[in-house]
Amino acid sequence: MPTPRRPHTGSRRNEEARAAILSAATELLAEHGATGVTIDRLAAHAGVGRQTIYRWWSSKDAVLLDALIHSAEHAVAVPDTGALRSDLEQFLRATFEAAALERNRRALITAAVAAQDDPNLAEALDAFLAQRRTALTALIERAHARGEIPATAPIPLAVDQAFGVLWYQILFRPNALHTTATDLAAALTTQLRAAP
Amino acid sequence: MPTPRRPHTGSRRNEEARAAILSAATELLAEHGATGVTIDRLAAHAGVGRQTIYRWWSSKDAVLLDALIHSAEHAVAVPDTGALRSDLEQFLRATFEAAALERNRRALITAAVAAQDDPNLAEALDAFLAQRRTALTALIERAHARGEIPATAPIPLAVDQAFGVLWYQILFRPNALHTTATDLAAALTTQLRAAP
Amino acid sequence: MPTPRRPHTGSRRNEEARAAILSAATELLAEHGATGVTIDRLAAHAGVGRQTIYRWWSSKDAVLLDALIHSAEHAVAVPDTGALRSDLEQFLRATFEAAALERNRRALITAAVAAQDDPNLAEALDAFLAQRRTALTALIERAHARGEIPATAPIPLAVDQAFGVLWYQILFRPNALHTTATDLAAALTTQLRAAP
Amino acid sequence: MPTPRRPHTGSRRNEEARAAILSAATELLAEHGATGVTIDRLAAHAGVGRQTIYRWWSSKDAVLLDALIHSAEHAVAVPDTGALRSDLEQFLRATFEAAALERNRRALITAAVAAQDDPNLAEALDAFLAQRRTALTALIERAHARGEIPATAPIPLAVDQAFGVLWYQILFRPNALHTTATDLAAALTTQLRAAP
DNA sequence: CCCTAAACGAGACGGTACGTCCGGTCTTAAT
DNA sequence: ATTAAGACCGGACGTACCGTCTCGTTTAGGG
Repeated sequence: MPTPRRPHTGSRRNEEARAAILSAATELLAEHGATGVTIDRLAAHAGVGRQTIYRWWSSKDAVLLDALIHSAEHAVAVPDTGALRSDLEQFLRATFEAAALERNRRALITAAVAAQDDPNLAEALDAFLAQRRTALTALIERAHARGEIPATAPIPLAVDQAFGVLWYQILFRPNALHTTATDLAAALTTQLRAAP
Repeated sequence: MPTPRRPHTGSRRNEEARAAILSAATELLAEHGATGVTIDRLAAHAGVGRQTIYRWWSSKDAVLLDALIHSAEHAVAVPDTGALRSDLEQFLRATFEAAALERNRRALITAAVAAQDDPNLAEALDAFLAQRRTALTALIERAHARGEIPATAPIPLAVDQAFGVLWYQILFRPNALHTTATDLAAALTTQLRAAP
Repeated sequence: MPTPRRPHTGSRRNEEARAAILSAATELLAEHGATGVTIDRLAAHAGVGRQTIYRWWSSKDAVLLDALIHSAEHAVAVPDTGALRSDLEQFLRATFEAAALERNRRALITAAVAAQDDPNLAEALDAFLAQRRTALTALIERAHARGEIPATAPIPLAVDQAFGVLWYQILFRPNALHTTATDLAAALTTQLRAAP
Repeated sequence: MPTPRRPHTGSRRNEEARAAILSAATELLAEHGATGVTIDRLAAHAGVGRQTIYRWWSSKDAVLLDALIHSAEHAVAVPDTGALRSDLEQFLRATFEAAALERNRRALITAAVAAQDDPNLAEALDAFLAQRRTALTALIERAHARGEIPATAPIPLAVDQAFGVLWYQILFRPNALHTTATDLAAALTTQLRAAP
């Protein structure tokens, strides 16, 4: 569904074009997968000249990463139920559900791969991941503040385990994404509480 | 270091060429990253005609996956120290150390991505991953048999956690691969023992 | 040498900008050749906005043709020595010398090519060429009026020969432009006098 | 009329592809003019990959020049009637008629322009022009050998005049190409015979 | 001992996508 | 109303790879 023409805004960046590009990126990614998104298709679908993409992003992958980050911005809220296990469960369910959406899953993989070769993208992706890590860390630290888990509990490692299972399943077991969150919340709660 | 010429073996497959291709794949992957491995470079580096690659593999990614699997063949032995924690620690240390090698890390990532789009590769990679999962599962189940952990311990999930952390760090924190195994072994031991 | 900034003249056309554009066109043409003149460079070199060029000319080629015509305005005077051969020699020497200047040569070629595809430019260039033809024709006709050449002398064809040699050498033998005029004057004089 | 598929000839150059490209170049030039020939169209029209063009020619202009030269190879024969004037007339008529064909005219102009910026093309075009000049020079020198014209006759200049008129009319008076040759032959004959 | 069939190195081929460059249009904010 | 600035759409360019095809050569192994 190629976007219709829009007026452009003179010597200032055209925000409509920007939005059209990002949303075209998301749509094409969902529709054709990472391989199927080409700059030409992206430009045509957004109703935009190719140069307009390169003027603001350094590569196709940069657009896709940007699209991912913007789409995930309003994604997962940090719950506060007063108990670690239910907090964890809500957070992880929302996270795993979001990742289970095919377009998100593809965008995440694409971004992860792109970041391997491009330091700028690596930095941007790192910021994105750090934000998610920070959220989960804060959630667990509240449990610590409540005295629910001992001071020795290895919180950063638990965070790695949570996101590790997430990415492992994103990559290799997408169908499991719908069912893992609850068990994982339980297991991590057990682990943190039982820290020596 | 382009491979020197070799005689070919008439109407039978030339095993030297096969080996040269696989080792060229590994070298190029370590040297230039996934993006930098092209069929042309691969063929030139192995001192091989391009068609010789396509005669035996279906695509570039298939070669890389094959190279990965062969390089991992002599991989991690399953230890048996009589205690879950030390078994886990040895297994994970060996695993994480192997993944920390740049050439392995890149090969793993490349294979994981390639498997997203190609069912044949997905199957081959799955077999590879399943082998590792089976090894770790067996290790943990011995602890169960010894009565070291309760029957309710979620073994498959613990396996996911272990390999999840591994892949998460492969993708996003390669420098952490050297330091995580011990802590992870401890955390998982705690978790499994404390299962309700 | 980018033109320094100048104040603009409000709602009246800025003649300084016009002059800056034409002279930038000439300079860039001399410096980089026809291919090297782009609207961007032209505007930057003249210290002018791009639209200012398009407001007053229909295309890049129109600017270049305009520049050519203006630079040729003070061109070759028609001599009157009383003898065909010396008149011809003076006229042709001045003409060939002017064409031998690299900036003029390139401007002429550029204009000739541009006129192939654009009727408006063709018309403008035709007017320019016709002026030169008229001058030379008048020069020869004076010789006819003096009885120096017979009535049967093919004057228009001689004019074609003179400008033909000029353009042939502009295109293919620029180094010859400095040496041909005298001999050509002699040859044409011979030819015209000997007409049956 | 895109050329149908053809087998290609392995690791040796495919002559059919070469011929298809050259003939597509000629056709497109005649049909769309120099501006309308793009590498994409050329490749599509010849049923050829784009790289196949770049493998053998350095640029679009090089293809067009090559096409021109090949099409002109069998063009104008050198007549030998035993008299300068009729020899000249036949040669020039054939030459001017060939140039009057729109596709040849456009090819010649395109080649002339391309040669301005590319030394390799300039060399190739020079060789082409030199061949034509040599033919005409030989024709005139036969008249000298027969004693038909004096030793002082400026033969190279006469050759310049002939081709000068040709190119002048190619550029600016294409309609005159059909009518000039006879008069030009007469004028040059007069001029050469009357040399002092 | 020769003859055939397969595998080999080489590299041209048809294609697809890339990222750059430029032409000509449009809008803004300043003069 | 004109200017400098510069973003915009469109589209050609030349490069890099992919996977296929063909060539001429080499070798093993069956007749």
